Amino acid sequence: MSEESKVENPKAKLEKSAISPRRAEDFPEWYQQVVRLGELAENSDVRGCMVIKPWGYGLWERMQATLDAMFKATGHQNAYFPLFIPISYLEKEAAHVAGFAKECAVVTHHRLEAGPDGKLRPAPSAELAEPLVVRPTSETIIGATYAKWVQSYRDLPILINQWANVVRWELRPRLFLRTAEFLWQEGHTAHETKEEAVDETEKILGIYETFARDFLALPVFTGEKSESERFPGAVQTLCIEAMVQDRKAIQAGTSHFLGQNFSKASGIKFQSREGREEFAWTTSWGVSTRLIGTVVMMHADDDGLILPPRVAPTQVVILPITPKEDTRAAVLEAAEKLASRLRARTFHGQPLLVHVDKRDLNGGVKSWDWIKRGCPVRIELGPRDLASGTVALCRRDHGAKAKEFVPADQAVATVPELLQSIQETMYARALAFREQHTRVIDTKEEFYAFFTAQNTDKPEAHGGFSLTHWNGSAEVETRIKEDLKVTIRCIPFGAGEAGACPFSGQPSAQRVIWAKSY
RNA sequence: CGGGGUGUAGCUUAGCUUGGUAGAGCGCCUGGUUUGGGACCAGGAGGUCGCAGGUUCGAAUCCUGUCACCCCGACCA
Repeated sequence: MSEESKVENPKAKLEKSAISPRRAEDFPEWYQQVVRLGELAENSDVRGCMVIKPWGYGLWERMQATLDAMFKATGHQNAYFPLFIPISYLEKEAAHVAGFAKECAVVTHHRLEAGPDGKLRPAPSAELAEPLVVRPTSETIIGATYAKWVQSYRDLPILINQWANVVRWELRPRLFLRTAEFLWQEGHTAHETKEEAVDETEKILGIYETFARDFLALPVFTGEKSESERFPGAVQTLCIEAMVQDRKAIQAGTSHFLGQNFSKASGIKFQSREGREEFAWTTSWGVSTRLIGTVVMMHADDDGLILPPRVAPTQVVILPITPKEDTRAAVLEAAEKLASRLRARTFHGQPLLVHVDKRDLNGGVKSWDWIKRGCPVRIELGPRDLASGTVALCRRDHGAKAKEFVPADQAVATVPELLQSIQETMYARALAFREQHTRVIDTKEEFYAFFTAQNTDKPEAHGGFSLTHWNGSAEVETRIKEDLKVTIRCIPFGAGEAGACPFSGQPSAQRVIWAKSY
């Protein structure tokens, strides 16, 4: 090989990674490969709709269980509302229709029949008098229901959540980040007073922030959306916003104060303590399977997923090494015994989730499989360990080949601490990354330079979050969006230091967070 | 909806310009040797070349139509 070709191919010197391309080479393609090879999900035959595989669904179930407990601890109950919404319901709130009309799936018939060409078609005689929309969100159908439930201030508050699927006919689908159908939870509450509803909106945002930080190891900014980014029909949209590894922002959860917009549209009114007829104050809030995409883009590396221990479907996988037939039974038995001992231990008050992988596969293949799936801790147990009373411990947040031999008793004793350490390391890494790529910027020139790639043909990773003053006008937002594809991700709470907007020269109440976003 | 592109085995694809009845890699199955870091050897299964029509003795290949998907734009709580 010539010197020249060595220089041309610097990758040859790097150790092989499980995911190709690497993050630095092609981030979007890397993301797709991580999701696929990590067994989270795959594209289905239905355009824009994904199949969530057991490992991915297991992750979602763990997230659900945690959030569900948090909602219930704050007085909410689950219920379930229809998948279909009469078109006339959507029309009741003008801004809401405008926001969702372009991405609705519509049901127009209720029967199929064979057409002239022998193929099934909707029966012309079975056309619905009023078309039904597959819910893109449920404010209107739930509002119509609440209108029936509420007559007196004594009927309030209503604090309900539903776990459901929704459909938004996206033109550019991407696994977990933007799919035509996705799973989520949507909370819908109705209150007697504005203050109560605002408190609720903020309380839920607090839950989302806590969940993101403590369970998903995601540092998030919290704040309010500008008017142009607001939920259609909301008075105020609060959000948690994360920065993932390509330095773009992703909205990870939203909580909306809807004022009386939807209660007026749906007729949620009640007789007050003073005997007056009043409209309820409502909120809605949600997080979706997009959180899974966020976790992937935040934490995964060039060897695949790294799942936060607190939501991993399996926290510890035991890999029996069985090179010889005569020791095989003994190794498997020891592995099961070790699993039982570990399952008797707890992590944050819950039994450890331990799996013994007995599949008849080559040891290396099996190891890499769990690396790509992001299982936090791998324990190898082989014949040599039986003799020495040890096991080999590997933690996913360290290098793929890093391995530590420790006494089995010690492993059983320390795995919970190890999981906690991984959880904390993941958060610290994510936070350091965000801080490294968040800048306070006060001039237009620096702002434009920050968000412009040096190489326009193949843009390098650039930009991040910019904390920059803003005069509050939509015109400035529009111009910057057109120039740079950069938008205001949120107006952070409490940061009230006044200054000057570098784009207009006008006064600004505070800095806001700007970034490119998903 | 505008511009461009692609449809061949489960996946990635060669072959198409110049028509002669389909080849590879990965994956899968079987047997053997292996197994403490993505194994190797041998054998095997799997494709009416998106669909419909046309030209032709003969079409994956040429022509027409159609459907689907992908990319860029527009759109996107």
